[in-house]
Amino acid sequence: MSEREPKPKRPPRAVDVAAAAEVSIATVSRAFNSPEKVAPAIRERVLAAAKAMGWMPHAAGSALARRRTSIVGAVIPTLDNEVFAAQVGAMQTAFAERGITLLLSCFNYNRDQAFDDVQAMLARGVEALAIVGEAHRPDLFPSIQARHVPYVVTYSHRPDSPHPCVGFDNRQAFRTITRHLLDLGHEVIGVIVQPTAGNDRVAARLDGVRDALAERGLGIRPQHLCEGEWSIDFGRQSVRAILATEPRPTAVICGNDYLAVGALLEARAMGLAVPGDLSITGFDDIAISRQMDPPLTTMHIDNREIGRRAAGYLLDCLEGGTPSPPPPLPPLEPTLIRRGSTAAPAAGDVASGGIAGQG
Amino acid sequence: MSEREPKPKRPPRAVDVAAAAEVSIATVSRAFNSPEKVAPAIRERVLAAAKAMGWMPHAAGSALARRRTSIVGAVIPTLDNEVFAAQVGAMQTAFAERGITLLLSCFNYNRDQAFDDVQAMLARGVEALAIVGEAHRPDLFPSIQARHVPYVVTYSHRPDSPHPCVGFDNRQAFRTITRHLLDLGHEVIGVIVQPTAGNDRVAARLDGVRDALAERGLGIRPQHLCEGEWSIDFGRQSVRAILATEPRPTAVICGNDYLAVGALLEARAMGLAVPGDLSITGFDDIAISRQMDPPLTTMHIDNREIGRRAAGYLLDCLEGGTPSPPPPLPPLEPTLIRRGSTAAPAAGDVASGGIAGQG
DNA sequence: TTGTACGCGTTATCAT
DNA sequence: ATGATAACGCGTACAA
Repeated sequence: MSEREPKPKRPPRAVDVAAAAEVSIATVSRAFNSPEKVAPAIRERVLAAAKAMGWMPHAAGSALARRRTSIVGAVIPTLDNEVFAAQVGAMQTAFAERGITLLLSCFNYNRDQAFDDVQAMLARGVEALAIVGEAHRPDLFPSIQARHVPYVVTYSHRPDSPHPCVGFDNRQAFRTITRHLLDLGHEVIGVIVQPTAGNDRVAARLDGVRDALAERGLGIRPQHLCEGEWSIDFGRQSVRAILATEPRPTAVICGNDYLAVGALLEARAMGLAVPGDLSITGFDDIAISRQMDPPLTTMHIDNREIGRRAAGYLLDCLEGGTPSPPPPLPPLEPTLIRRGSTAAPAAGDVASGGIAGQG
Repeated sequence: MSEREPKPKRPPRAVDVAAAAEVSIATVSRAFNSPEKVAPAIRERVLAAAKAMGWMPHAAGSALARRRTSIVGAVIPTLDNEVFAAQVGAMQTAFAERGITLLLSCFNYNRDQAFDDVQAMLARGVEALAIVGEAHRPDLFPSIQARHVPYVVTYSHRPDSPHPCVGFDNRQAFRTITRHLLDLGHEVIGVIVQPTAGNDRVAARLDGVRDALAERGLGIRPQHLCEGEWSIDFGRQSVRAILATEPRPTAVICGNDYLAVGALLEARAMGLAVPGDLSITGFDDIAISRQMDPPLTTMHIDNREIGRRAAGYLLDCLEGGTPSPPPPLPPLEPTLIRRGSTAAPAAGDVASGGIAGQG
């Protein structure tokens, strides 16, 4: 056996660097965390030694001593929706700039999963949490508050929410888009939405549609409402179902762009003209929407901005220290993007739909 | 001042639970980590006390004592591409089942970013790493190996790669899809790809196209090759540019489905028939591809399976212990999905393209 | 079965 | 400016 290191298996520790640089372990720590407090010559020596043996402070020990983990968590339904992927991407970027690591949970619209994931995150010592939506298990937010962990609810912004939230008013947004169709002259309108159960955003959207319809004395007929998974395929089958009913809608409002893309594709496949025979609206303004033929009328949501604001708010909480009460967050303003998929209904259709009122 | 707890700010620790349950701190730990080693009655008492004060083992302390962090890292280019989002989602699920937390890095096709992210992950004590692609900074993999951290390269599978990888042979896959077009009778073929710089997968794909063309004595003419960001818009502008050249291609091969979707939409917008006037192929089989009109011929990649396999491999490394050399990983087989966007070229077009050979 | 005591790797306080 | 040393919160030999 030669003299060379028998098993360098174990990663180097601060003491090893200290020995190599012939300084104390405290100096090693300082050289990394407050370089200005150590003499340049020594600092160089330490840094060189560290680089030579590939040492870097181990986060676990560091977190313990510092009492800061520099970890925050993001809790979203799924990465399969471009909307949440964009939010997470923006948050990650914002946090990375401050040396904070983002922990991700995809709960797949399952409340228990979301709860468990949050507990795991708390155990990991997350210093803050961003959570999509507020329709969660009743014990979720209390479990976070009990630990005094700051949090935000994203993608939603009820005026009277008990939680700090960064997002927009889903209900108001759907009032806007519904009025757009009403102003064009539509009176019989179909609606395709995601499951409302356990999804506060979708419920709010549906309420918004009802609000706007009620203003004109109209309502949603049961046969004109389809509720199911947000997928292009569900959009397709739903529009087919809705168009088979009487009175036949001249427009369809979709709960998001995936559904609307499906509705648009299927309507065209059925030989219908869009918007001539049927107007279609979406929500979110995902990448594909403006590429469709005709391009989709939808509400644009700046999801990267939501991510940035959520991160900014949480960073304020962390850096502002405990005393300062978090500043209030203004809602984002979704903007109606009028594109080719909506227009006035054909004359005959309007007449036949004149008695669309339902309640 | 009443007698109630002055400042319960600090989260409870194991000692607090121990005191409440009137046991030692060791028993608290055991009650959570090896329940069978503690008497049922005591166990209940401990668990109850813990639940009452909302205690759970703090990961940092636990990691330090155990010398295991139960964290692994995933390094991908971006979440904006459905392909990587699916991989990450699958990995996260697989790891979560084993109580392992997934740390995510999106390096945005920036090698330095990838390197820095990996260093940060190593500092966090990741026990394993999954990394998309192998075209990284030359010091990336050595820095991982130096720490004896097991890793896999995903989304790629060169037969002679020095790294364990889970993916498919990009070159072979593009040979297949190119031959598909050649067999249909196409001889003048345009190519639209992502940037090859710093992206081994794309370079391999381009090589695959060249391989298949060369088999028939053909090549890619410079004016028929567009390289740029993978986006629907770049697909659109590229197909327009390519179709303005002579000889005019009868088919276009795209480096991924986003580009192909753009090419398809633009070709139709230009009034061309697809596949009548132009055949188009994609790659990945993203969700929108089969929805297009005509649906896109593409190669199907099971990205969730890639994620699962990568996770499975890394779990084997972790649980198998140090001695066992990791088992070899077979490549996945992408499958050609023939849909409506490809067909034989029109007779006239074939004739005019007879001299497509270039070298 | 339960308790004692030490170690995990780093940071921070306090001398020097 | 630098060094010694006590936390930080938990797991686990080892002893009882």
